Amino acid sequence: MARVNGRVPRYLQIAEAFRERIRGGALSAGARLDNQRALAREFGVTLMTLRQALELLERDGLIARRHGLGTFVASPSIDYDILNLRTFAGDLSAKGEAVETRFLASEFRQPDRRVAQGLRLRRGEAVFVLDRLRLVKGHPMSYQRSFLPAGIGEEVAKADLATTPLRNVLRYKLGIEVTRARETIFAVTLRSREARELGCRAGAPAFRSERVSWGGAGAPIVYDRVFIPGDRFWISRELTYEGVRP
Amino acid sequence: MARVNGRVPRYLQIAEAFRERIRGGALSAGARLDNQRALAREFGVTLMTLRQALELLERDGLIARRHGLGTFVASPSIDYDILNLRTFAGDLSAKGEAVETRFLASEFRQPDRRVAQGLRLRRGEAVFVLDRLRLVKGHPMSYQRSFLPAGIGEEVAKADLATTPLRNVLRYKLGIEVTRARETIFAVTLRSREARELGCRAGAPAFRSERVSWGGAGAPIVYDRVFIPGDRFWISRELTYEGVRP
DNA sequence: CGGTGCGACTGTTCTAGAACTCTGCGGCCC
DNA sequence: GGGCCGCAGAGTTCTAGAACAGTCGCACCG
Repeated sequence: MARVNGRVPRYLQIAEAFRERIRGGALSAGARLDNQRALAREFGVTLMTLRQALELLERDGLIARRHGLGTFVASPSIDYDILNLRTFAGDLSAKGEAVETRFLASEFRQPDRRVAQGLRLRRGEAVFVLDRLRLVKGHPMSYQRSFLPAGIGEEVAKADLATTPLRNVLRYKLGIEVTRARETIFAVTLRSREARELGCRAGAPAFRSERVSWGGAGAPIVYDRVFIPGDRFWISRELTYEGVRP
Repeated sequence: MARVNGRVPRYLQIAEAFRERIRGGALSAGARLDNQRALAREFGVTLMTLRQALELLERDGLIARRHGLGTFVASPSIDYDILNLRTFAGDLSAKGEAVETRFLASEFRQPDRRVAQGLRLRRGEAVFVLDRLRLVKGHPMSYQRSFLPAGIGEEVAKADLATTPLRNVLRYKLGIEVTRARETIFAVTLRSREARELGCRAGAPAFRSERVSWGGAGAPIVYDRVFIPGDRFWISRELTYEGVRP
């Protein structure tokens, strides 16, 4: 939560305090919080500031505010809103959340049909497979398996993948900049391998995102396959119907 | 955008004004908005209120704010792609397939919390529930449950729902045109009721789409809850990384 | 010529209230 | 008994600033 430079805003501190209370059980699901004015007094802060904290918590799905009724602790499932699709399976950091990436494993292997086709590989060409877990505030958020063409993979394998983001390896070690991607999102149930890492039961519903990214030269760079449990994410978007008269 | 009862908050009006400017092209992708203080003056409102509007727009992915730099209209490649998806759970016919809609059942009932909130209903207000099955080439594609406010529902109930598409009932019998919608997509597993109708086993992975549609007058018209088995549909989209840097 | 500090500009956080709306409940009136 | 009304309590919207914090360019100094 700490900033690179300078103090932590009061409203973030307050939000964190509530997260602590909810995690620690001091506030259990369904409990009603004190009214906003009382909470503002308790934290020695204005109503506006307190509300800013509550807004954050609501957006994270930790609490629910009901006009005229009160503010309640939401059900325990942790939902992190992914809103504006942006990079669905990619940079959650855009939301301002600290995202930690845990390196799991890597190896060279034969790709499956889908990956081979996506990366435009010849038959028999191997790929470098990289398994990672992404965590937000310590909670596993997605299980990510990346496939790289062997040529690129060999260079990437030399880097310290436990500490360097793949994107930075590509950018600074290989000079490759991803400029375009195509992503397809499926609804699936988790198999035991992924479920175990994500802390779900096998068979739990999840999104599976498959993404091919291309570099400036037009060559496929990486194939990402990401699993995101259905209780942690959703896709939300705005639609307008103008000039689409049937 | 209008509330059932009472005025529309200023910050929502302002957000709508910006949506209009962006949709209409008055503000194109990458353009920098005036600084917040100037915009606040322009709308005759405080900085706080203006910021509330910007926050909304940012959450919807329409703009990006950068500390010390300014506020920019987000890149269209992403947002307009989202718009192009049109109705995820709606007109599959856009794919060029003949879609058949089978009427299952309808009744008046008390809505659950989510629906009540989406339609901005007061407590105790009933909704008209309409269950349908959509088939492509005779195969069930989605299970659709629509909720309409009682007032609209009473009119709709008089129509022959087995033969007339709901959209046409709204358009020609009630003169209601849907102009905007907000859709959220979850990953879930099917429960037996939906699974049976869709010809899946219970527990099969599926998308669940929840959508609120608003009419031209700004009032919520219909809440759709759609189940689409994961083996029959997917979301696919193109991403470009060109950033918002001016 | 190069760095470095400062200043202008921009978004961010926060104060201290006031007025408003929504919900539930209970009493009053028919 | 049933409906209406108003009140209390809770969340919501908004004002009018003040102070803080990134970002960038430019003038100044070495």
